[in-house]
Amino acid sequence: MAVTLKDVAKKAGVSLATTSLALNESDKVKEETYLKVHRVARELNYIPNARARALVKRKTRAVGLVIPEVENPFFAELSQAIKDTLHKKKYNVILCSTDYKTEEEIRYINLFKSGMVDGAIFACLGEMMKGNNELILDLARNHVPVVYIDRESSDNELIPVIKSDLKEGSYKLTKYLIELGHEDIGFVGQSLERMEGYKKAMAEYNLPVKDKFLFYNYLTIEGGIEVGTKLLNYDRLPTALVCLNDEMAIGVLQALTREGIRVPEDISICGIDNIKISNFYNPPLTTVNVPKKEMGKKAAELLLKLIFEEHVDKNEQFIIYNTDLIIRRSATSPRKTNILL
Amino acid sequence: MAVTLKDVAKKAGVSLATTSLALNESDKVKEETYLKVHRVARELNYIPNARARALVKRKTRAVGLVIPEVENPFFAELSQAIKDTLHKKKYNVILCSTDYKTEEEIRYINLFKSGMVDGAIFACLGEMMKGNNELILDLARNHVPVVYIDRESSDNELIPVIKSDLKEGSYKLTKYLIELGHEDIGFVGQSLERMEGYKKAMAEYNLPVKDKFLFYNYLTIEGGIEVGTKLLNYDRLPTALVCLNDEMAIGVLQALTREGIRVPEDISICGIDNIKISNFYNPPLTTVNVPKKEMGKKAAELLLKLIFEEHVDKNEQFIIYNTDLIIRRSATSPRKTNILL
DNA sequence: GTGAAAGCGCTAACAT
DNA sequence: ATGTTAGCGCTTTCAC
Repeated sequence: MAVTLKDVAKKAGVSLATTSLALNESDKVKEETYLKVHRVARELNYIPNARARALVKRKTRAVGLVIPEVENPFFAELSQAIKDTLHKKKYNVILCSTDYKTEEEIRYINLFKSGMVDGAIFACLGEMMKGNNELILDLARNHVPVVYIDRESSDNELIPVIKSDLKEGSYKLTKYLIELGHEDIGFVGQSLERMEGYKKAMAEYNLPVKDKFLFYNYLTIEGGIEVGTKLLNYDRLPTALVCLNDEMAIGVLQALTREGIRVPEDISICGIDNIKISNFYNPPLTTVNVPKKEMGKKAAELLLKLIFEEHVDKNEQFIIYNTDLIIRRSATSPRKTNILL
Repeated sequence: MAVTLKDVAKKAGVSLATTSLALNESDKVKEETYLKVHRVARELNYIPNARARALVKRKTRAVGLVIPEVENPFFAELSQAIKDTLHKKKYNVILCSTDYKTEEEIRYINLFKSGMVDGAIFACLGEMMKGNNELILDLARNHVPVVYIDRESSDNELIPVIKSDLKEGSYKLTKYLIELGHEDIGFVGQSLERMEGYKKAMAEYNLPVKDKFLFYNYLTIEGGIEVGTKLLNYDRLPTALVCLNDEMAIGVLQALTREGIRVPEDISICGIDNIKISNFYNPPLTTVNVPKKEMGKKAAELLLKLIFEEHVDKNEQFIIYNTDLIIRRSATSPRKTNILL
């Protein structure tokens, strides 16, 4: 059905090879031939077969993007930036969301090993996927280049890492709350790095980290709601909460608000990530900005470099992006007394 | 570098063909050979080359998904459902976001014509991409199967359509507002279909559609903010607003709220789509549910059917999904008097 | 400059 | 049951 190189060659009255050369802008075809081939190709509506080309060139012009889920706004924004950058170099992205399942990630790793893509970006959340790192190392060593986003690599030469400084981010955020006068500050969510920043700030001001104000729920709005619901059974709330991400913050806030607790008047609630909606929420969320666009762009650029030049500069093997405190309205100075339920 | 079929064949001491058959679970290989080949393949860590296989099978096991943008939660959710369904059949999705640009869509159409995918789903918003419909018809006729979501097809046999009944949805929503007592109801956003439903309800109750309460801004939160900002200059606000989608509703709501106007006490604001955040917003948004998961699943199933069986049943060539009014808290009975600014 | 031919890695007739 | 062979549609030496 589809028209092939052969058809063009025949109609143009030249050989397959010449046709291919002409169409690939080689300089060693006579102008006349070049023009004829191109004219015929246009007439015939010739479109080169990507599958055949992929086989011989050993390149598919696609890269795999592994993220937990697209529905998570953080990763949606990251994906967009990666896609934009890749697209400029005529690369396409195969969307690989794991739904937080390691087996899914393994499946994608094998897909990549099959030569379905020319490279892969693994963007992660926390340490959940650690178990696959060896497999990915093998992928990077023997098959296609890989770049990590917010994930740890044991070999940065093989797998460059793009990170955001979330420890510093949650540290700044917690410090901000403390300086606002808060002492009973809780932490919501499961993330070593973000919790470290929180603990660092607490320690710095000799404030106790209370186990009952530490929550390890799932990182979604629903997870946040669960935390809020638990909190509702306490007889004393913390005066402020640092949440792993903005979605958890929204969840906690919702659960509490529904019962008449006011934010920030009764309790301050902060997120991390600065997803778009956090700026348009009621109240607008105080949070920590992570430069998603820049990180996605850089990750894509590094991967492209790896694909075409097979290496990246030493100083690009590990890039850490600053995170900034975004002060909005969901946190304020604490009430004189903790709220009693 | 990578181990090929040939390597496995050599080491197993059988021919290429037999190796291929064994690995492809053919029943015409002796058990013994089957086992040997599989053992060797495992030992060698053999992974079939997807590019070579794609060339000979004329199938890439990938489908293209064309959407405006992943950052739009509606499409993120749709994408997730499509990906889930496709993934079960070992199909991968190539994410193609157009950023609302027709040229981008054309680029993807050509990509698909090159045989990069086995089929494509085009999910749209409104009528913006109409101009490419002929090109897509050609794609479907001469290259790979296509399924539309919320887009019009001139030939439903060639291109099946999955739709949500948005006219009915906005009709129900507007009617609900009218029955709550509203008369000055505005419409926000550019969508023929959704506006039709609104107008139908207004006409049914002999209520005038006032031009000054019709807004044609861009369908994002920012677009909504612009509308809200315009509204702030009016000396009389409408008592209720039907917005094209939840994001616009959030935008309008934000712009108004910032100036002290209360929702729903001073003005009722409703969205359409029922994206996740609308249920967790303050106030929770009254909106119209669109069954995104079901639609995505069905679109993927139809495409798969088209890919493997080359046709779908007549009654599946056009499927329209019901939309339901979701009553939450952003709309209530109007004040006695319009609010004066 | 152009063409013939080999080959990318695999599958699928067709023989044996 | 297994091997031989001919492609899939393209790129790329290497002769001419």
